[in-house]
Order: sequence, then structure tokens, then C-alpha cells
Amino acid sequence: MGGATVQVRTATIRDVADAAGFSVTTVSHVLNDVQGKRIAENTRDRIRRAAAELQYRPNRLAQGLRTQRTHTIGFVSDSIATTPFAGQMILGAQEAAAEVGSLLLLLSSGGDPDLEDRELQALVDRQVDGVVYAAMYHRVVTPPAKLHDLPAVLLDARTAANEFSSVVPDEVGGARAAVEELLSRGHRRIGFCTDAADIPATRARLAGYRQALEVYGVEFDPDLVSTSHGEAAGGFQSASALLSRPDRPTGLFCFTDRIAFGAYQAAAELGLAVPQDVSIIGFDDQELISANLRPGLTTMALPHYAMGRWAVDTLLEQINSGGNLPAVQQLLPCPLVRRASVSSPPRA
Amino acid sequence: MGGATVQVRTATIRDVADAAGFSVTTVSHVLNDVQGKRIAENTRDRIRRAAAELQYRPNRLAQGLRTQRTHTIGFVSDSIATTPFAGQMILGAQEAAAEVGSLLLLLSSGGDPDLEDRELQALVDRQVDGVVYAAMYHRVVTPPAKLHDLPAVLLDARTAANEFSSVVPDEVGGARAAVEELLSRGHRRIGFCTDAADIPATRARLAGYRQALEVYGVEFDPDLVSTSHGEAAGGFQSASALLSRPDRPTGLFCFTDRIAFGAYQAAAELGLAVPQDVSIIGFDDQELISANLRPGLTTMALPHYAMGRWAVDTLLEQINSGGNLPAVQQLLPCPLVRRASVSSPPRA
DNA sequence: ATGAAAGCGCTAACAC
DNA sequence: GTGTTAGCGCTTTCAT
Repeated sequence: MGGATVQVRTATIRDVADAAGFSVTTVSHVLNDVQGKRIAENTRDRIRRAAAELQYRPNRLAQGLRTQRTHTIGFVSDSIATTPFAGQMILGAQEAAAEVGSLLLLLSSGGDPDLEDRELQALVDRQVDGVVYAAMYHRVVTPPAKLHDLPAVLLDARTAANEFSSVVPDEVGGARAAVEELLSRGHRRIGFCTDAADIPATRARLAGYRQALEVYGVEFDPDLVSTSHGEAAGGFQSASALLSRPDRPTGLFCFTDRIAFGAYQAAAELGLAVPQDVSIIGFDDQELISANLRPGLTTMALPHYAMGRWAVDTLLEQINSGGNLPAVQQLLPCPLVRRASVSSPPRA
Repeated sequence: MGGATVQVRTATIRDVADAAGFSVTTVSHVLNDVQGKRIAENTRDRIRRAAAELQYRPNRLAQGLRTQRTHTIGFVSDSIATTPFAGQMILGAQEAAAEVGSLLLLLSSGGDPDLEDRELQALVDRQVDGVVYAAMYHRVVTPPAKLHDLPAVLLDARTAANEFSSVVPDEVGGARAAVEELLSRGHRRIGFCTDAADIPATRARLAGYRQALEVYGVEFDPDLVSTSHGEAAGGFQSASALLSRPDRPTGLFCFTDRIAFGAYQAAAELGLAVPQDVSIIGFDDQELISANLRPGLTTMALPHYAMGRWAVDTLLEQINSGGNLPAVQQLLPCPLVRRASVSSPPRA
């Protein structure tokens, strides 16, 4: 059979009190290390011993009911199944929570506002100490109104008015670093294979691309940015177009690793070797792609784990401060992950 | 600022009772639809009205303390960040839980037995109704002893002795279906690029491979199975070796999509087109790879979502039955996902 | 047909 | 130094 037939009655604070021969008050004081109580060392010992003996564990429900603190944090996201990123955010959040003895109550709404509302209510019903509201890709969101009624921080998302503390990747900085990686190797004609979606990442990464060019005194050439729709197929098209030009770029900055995946395919089709004939740099560090491509893809990692931690840490501060801290908007850096897809440009 | 400054005091059952002019007992009876109580329709109405008016929501903590049922399920896994599969299992579990008003308390142990123990204890402290113990790839596990003390089911894992109910993919059936997909198109020399790890999946998929051959009366040729270590690089090696043979196979069954990824690279290197010169079929349906490869990879999907649901449904049954159901070991089918990497073999 | 009261396990104000 | 007691918000037995 699976699991217990007999739910072993676990020891309560009463049991400990009885066993130790003191009142529950004293037990509570001792076990919680309440300051300013003078309790005999000997008493402390006996109580601690009894507690250990009985394998006493405080009932968190009862505790929460009494203290209005459940040490439970709600984590709601628009989607969780579709990207491997989710796991890293959750892990970061969970580990930060664990450090203060808190646990994560996980919920995914699939983007349905009604469901989102009900889920948030379910969290409130369980008296969560606060909520992390996460998006699976950097977005501007409008969370349910209820979110204003309790401590909350936004993860990989922000609202138009920035009423909440939030953390998102430094897309501009990441893109600039990516393009500078190419520039510093000597590339001067650098294509940008981007996505058609109008989201923070497309705008910011384009801005970063332009900034990097400017730093190196390279003029921006709009013909070198090619837009397509998402996935590898789009990247294949964009890159094919760019690499078929007579004055083809020697380096390609791809909006995502998926697009870079397509760019590899385009290069192969055209008989161009990576990185000898064309250097390619991606964005996202989707290891399933970046580490398995041949040669390995140099790319910018998204700081999902760090963002998850930041969100919870910040939420905790907010909770502990009684909730009147100013909202802060945090940018976290995107680290460069060097593999083997970038080299010097071919000698002309 | 983020979140509430003022924690709005929410209405309690007392408030509803007062507002409606009845006792809390009656309110509880009405709101919980307790059977066998004769309460005037009119009374019911007034109470329901008052509850709605005050936006009353029962405090789940108090409820749980009293009823010993928290409508909370623990979900502990050995890892969550490293695979995109985690999300699907969690989603399946979460949705099944939501259907009965339960929520998931998520925890990932990183495989550390000590941590695992503490995490499980944290769940017990919070009085979870039961626990789903998940592995991120099909494994034989030895969960902490504590797991025996409460309702639990294993997800994508089982123990050596099968003491718990568990659900894992039907690896044998999946592998057989994959190889039959090749056989049915006319392939007779089919290579198997597998992994060196000694885990349930390697053994089972090899068995499925052999079963399929047998069904079609094709003799098993050990030279056609090539073992390597994991990732794409291993697949590249295996496939290169197999495809360089004078009597090279016309079809390749790859242990994972990552290995298939490497096989694509090997085929390209050898100037072999997929699927015209060699058909390739994978396993796992890692969409980041399978959907982005060119041509799209035909592969066997792993039933993560369904397994997640099954685990929670089964756990719920166990909880509701008071916990003396026999343990059941469930196999869930791996659906074939057809894309474009399989065709008839080339005419010799 | 409705209500009083006990109690789930804990903390904390207060008393001694 | 230690103990009594009220109460967090709810369900449920037992009265009436």
C-alpha cells in the first residue's frame, strides 16, 4: 500500500509540557527563544530534552492561525509548462524562501484572468504572507486588482505604472554585451535577426545592438536587421536573407537561441561554416539548444535563478517592514556564456 | 509601493452570523451544505446574502486546524530547474489538485537526502494531506523513511519494492512504436543510438527496439546498437559510426531527442539528407529541439502532464479512502509525434 | 429549526 | 521564574 494506514498522532506542545513538567507557556517561550524571559537553564534543558524525546514539531497551521504568519509564499505565473525558464525562477524563489523557513505555494494561470483571480483568492484564503507574480517572459502585465491588497512583487514582469517592486533582465545591457563580443573580435558588419513581436525584449535588444555599434563607431544599417516570427524557421529565413547578400555580414546577433538555431541551419545550407565564415551569438542560453548545437552557441544567459531569488528576498523585506517600502524596479545582468560560435571575421 | 499598507481585516464567520442574525453554527451548516440539517430556506438565503455581502471567505488555516484537512499537497522533486519536463508534471499535478480545491506546495531537493528529509518534515509541519514524490527522469528511488508515514505517490519513479503507488512512462511500448514507425515504412536496417547510463529507460527502450524487430521478423544485430554518453555529442559519435558503415542503416532510432540532434549533425557531415537518405526518430519530444530541427523530428512524447495528473488523482483517492488502498504501478503510454524526419528508405 | 460550547494547537498578555 | 487564560477562525456534538 502507499502511505500510512495509521496517521501517527504527533506530539503537541501540551505533551511536551506534561512530559517536562512545565506549562505550555514556558515550553513555548523556551522553544521559540523568546527574549526577555528569565528561565532557568535547567528548565530549558528539560524542556528541550522532552521536545526532542517526543520529536515535537510545532503545528504550523495553529501557529499561523495565532500569529498571522504562515511562512508560505504564493507563486503565481502565467505559464509554467512551456519553458524551461520557469524551473530556474521557481528554484531561485524556493531557495530564497527556504532560507527563512518559508515554502512556495505554486499556481499557474495559463493567462486566464478569471482563473488568476480565483487562484489569488485561494492563496489569500490560505493566508499566504505574500505573493510573487511571475511571467514566463519579460512582459508588461496588469495583474488582478486583488494583488494590491497584499505584499507582492513582480518577477520577469512589471506594470505600466510600476506600482509594484519588480525584477527583469537587463536586456539592453545584455544585447550590448553580445554585440560588443562580436565587435571586439573585429566584426564590423553585424546582422541582427530579431523577432516581430512588440515586447520589451525586442525593443531593448535592438537598443542594445545600436548602442554597441555606436560605442565602436559603426554606423547603424537598417538593412542589416531582419525581422521574422519567433522560432527557428524565422531565424532560418532572416539569416538566409542576410547571409545571401553580396556584402554579407560576418557576424549575426540573434534575438533568441531558437533564432540562432535557424541561423545555423541557414549557414549550413549556404555552405558557410560557423564560426569560420560567420560568427553567431544568441540570447537566452537555452541549453538544450545552445549546448547541443555544433559548434556550441555563444549566448547571453537570462538571470532567471537570480531574479527568482531577488523577488522573494524583496517580498520578504516588504512583509517584514509592514508593507510601506517604496516600490523598486530592479534590472539584473545577463551573463555572457562563451562557447564556440564566435571568432574573428574571415579575412576579406 | 508594492502591496498593501493596510491589511484589510477580512470578514469571519462571526461577522456573517452577526450580520445575518444567526449563530455561527447555522452559518457553518449553510455555507458548507451540511447534510441532514433542516434549515429554513429563508434562513439559508439570509445567510448566503450576508456572506456574499461581506465577501466572506473561510479561513483555510482555521478550517484545516479543525478538520485535519488542509487541501494542500506537497510536491517534492529531485530537481526542477534542469528540465522542461518538470513544468508539465507540475502543471498536470496542479490542475488535478485544483479540481478539488487543493493547492501544491512545491519543493525541490536537488537530490540531497538530508535536505529531502527536512523538506518532507516542513510539509508535514504544514499538515499537507499527502505528498507527490517526483523524479525528473524515470528512476528507481529510495525515498526518505518519513514518506511512509503519510499518503504518498511516486511520479516518474518507483521503488525497488513497489511499496508506493507509482506512475512511469511505458518505455517499452514507446520504443516499440517508434521502431515500428520505421519498420512500417519499409526500413529493415535500423540503428539504435543509445545511452550508456544503466537506467530503466535504456533497458526498456532496448527491449522495445528488439520487440519491434521481432514482430517484423528482422533479426537483431548487435552491431547496429551504438552506445555513447548522453547529449548531442554522443549522438553525433554513435550516428557517425553507424552511418559510416558500408551497410549503413537506413533508419536510426535515437534514445533521446538530444541524441537525435547529434544524429542530424552526423548525417549532415556525411552529406546524408534526412529523411531521404536516412530516417531518424527520437524520444522525449523536447520541443525546443524536435520542433526546431530541420526537418522537424518525429519522436515519442513522454506523458509528463498525464503522469502529473495521475499522481495527484491517485493520491487523492488514497487520502479519501483513509489510506488502505493497495499500491498500484501505472504505466502511461508515450504518444508518437509525427513530424518530418521519417520516410521510406532510399531505393538501394 | 437553531444555538451553546468545546476544542483543533498554538502564542502572548498578564498574573503571581 | 513560571503558570493561567484568552483567543486566532473554524467545525461539530449535543441541547433545546
